[in-house]
Amino acid sequence: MEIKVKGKKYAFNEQINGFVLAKTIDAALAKEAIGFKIKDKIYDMGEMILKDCEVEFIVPTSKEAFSILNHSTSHLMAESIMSLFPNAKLGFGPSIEEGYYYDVDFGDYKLKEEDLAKIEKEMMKFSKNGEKFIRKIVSKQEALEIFAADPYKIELINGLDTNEPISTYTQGNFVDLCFGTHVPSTSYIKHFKLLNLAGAYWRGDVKNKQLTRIYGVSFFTLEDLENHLKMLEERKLRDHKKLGKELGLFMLSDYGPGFPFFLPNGTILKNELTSWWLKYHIAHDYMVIQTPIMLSKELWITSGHWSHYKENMYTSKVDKKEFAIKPMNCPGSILVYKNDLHSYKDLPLRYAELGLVHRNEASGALNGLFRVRSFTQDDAHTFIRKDQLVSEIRHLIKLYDDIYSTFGLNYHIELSTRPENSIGDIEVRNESERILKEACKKSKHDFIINPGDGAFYGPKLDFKLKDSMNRIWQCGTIQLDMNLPVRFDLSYIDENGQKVRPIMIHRAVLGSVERFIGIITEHFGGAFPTWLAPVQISVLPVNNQYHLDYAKKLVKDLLKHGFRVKLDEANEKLGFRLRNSQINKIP
RNA sequence: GCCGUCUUAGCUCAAUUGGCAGAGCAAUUGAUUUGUAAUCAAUAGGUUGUUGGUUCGAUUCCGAUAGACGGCACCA
Repeated sequence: MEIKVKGKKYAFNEQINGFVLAKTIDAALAKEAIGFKIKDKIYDMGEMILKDCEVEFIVPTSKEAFSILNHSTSHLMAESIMSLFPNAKLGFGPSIEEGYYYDVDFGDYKLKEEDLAKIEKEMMKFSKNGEKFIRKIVSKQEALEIFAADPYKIELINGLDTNEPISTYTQGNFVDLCFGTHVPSTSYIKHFKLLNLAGAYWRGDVKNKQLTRIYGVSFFTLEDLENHLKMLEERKLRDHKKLGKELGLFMLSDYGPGFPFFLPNGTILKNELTSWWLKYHIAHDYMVIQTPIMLSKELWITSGHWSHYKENMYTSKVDKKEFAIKPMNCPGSILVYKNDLHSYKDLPLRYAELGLVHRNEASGALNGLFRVRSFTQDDAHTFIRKDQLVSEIRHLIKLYDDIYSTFGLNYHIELSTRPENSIGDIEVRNESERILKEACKKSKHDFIINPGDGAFYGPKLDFKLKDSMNRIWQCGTIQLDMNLPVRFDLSYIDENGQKVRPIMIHRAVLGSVERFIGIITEHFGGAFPTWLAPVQISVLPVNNQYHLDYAKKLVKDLLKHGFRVKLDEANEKLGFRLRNSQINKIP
């Protein structure tokens, strides 16, 4: 048998496993390697190599190493939990982007924050024991017997395809149902930390029991772990909720949970942002409109919101008739479109609106400015002819690039394609999906496809930005709509004098102005670019007795030139006032 | 909405086993007139989120409730 590693060939008379191969090459490699790869498939070091192939070893610096280590750490944690809480039942325990978690049912026991330290200690113990991770393929019947005590594992086993081999991993006295792969032994797991507790529904379904999820993270070196923990601390310092308070941007009150108040500084920021947005859109052939906050129930019945979105709408009575506060701006825009007769020559018609919408979000979903119950969408609704689809999408992608690059934001795009229950012209839909896909490919940004995840009324592109905690938030969106034009019987007159249905595009770039402010607050760490900074210049007279008059004149001049200036005439030393300006992040 | 944690002065935080609620910053007043990242001092500031209970006595223990935070679910 001939095995190729890093371009070199090694010959063997019999089948060998990863350990033997690594040892043949280099003793240090055998100690360091945690797995190997053949044609993108990852194996444990103990796996046999069956035939001629090319092997790549996975070492701590390999990109796959982190998730293998963290997955193994979740097993180590599960072992420790079962040792401390023998009655616990285990759910899922995967590795994730920033570590791993394990979902556990502790029965009647309520796991406390302090218990995490106990579990960590137990993990250390098992780590020192250096228990080998042993993979074993079992039959379904065997698996059901091994995990008889754990209803969650039983449910998983019963759900597995009978043709697929069922693999288990054993370390010490602990055995878990798992596809793998794992590090060779628990002694590889030394530098880890249990981070937090959370509740999570079994299999992500509200109808199921909620298990206790424990998040943790694991590294190959103490230094990496410490750096990661330090980074987590630094992220918290950039949290827009903290900066928003410190810089006087916004506040939240118990009198209106989820309804943010913009403070003087935040209002300047918001106004600067939106007036820039308006200028940009006017320059790009958008007509700016404003539609009412509240409209009658009939409109929402026609739009379909009443049946699909009622739970999230705030309602009230006007003249004994039921009204709803708008959760979206589209019906308003549509009424504007319908207010006139349109010629095919007039299209595309682009209506832009900074629309204040209200949605009754679940209380547990609220989060600073990221998830609120009242927010401003930087919305636009464009009505086009079929033949204008390509150029309109191109126009939009360019616009998104322009706007995001102004802030230097990183993002990725997600394309959601046609679901089963889609409506409208399939050809138009396929064509538009193709156009969207092409546009995504051309853009310099990462994009992924969510097959079948589009709305029933049309495909959509979502623009996702990351916050300082690495959480992903949807900001921009482009949605093609083949539904509302039908529901509202929209039309334009074509060159033959016939009524033709236009295609409608919903789009928002910032998404929610509030969320976007949250994102850029964290992105800039509160130190906004000068054009957005609430206070741009602070004037500090060295000595009030001699310099105050001149400072006042300077402030007046700067104000005249349109700068946002503050005079700091506090009776304090220069150093104190400089420090104040720095803390307030005045450019 | 669900699981968990938290809520003390405007802000950031203390307060042994239940025994007079405390500090720094900010504020106010006074002194200092300052040349590059916190000048000194004094004063004021509180029904400990709200509410019910246990107790001679509750910031502390128990219950209810509101809100925030970390997740989950949700985000047609």
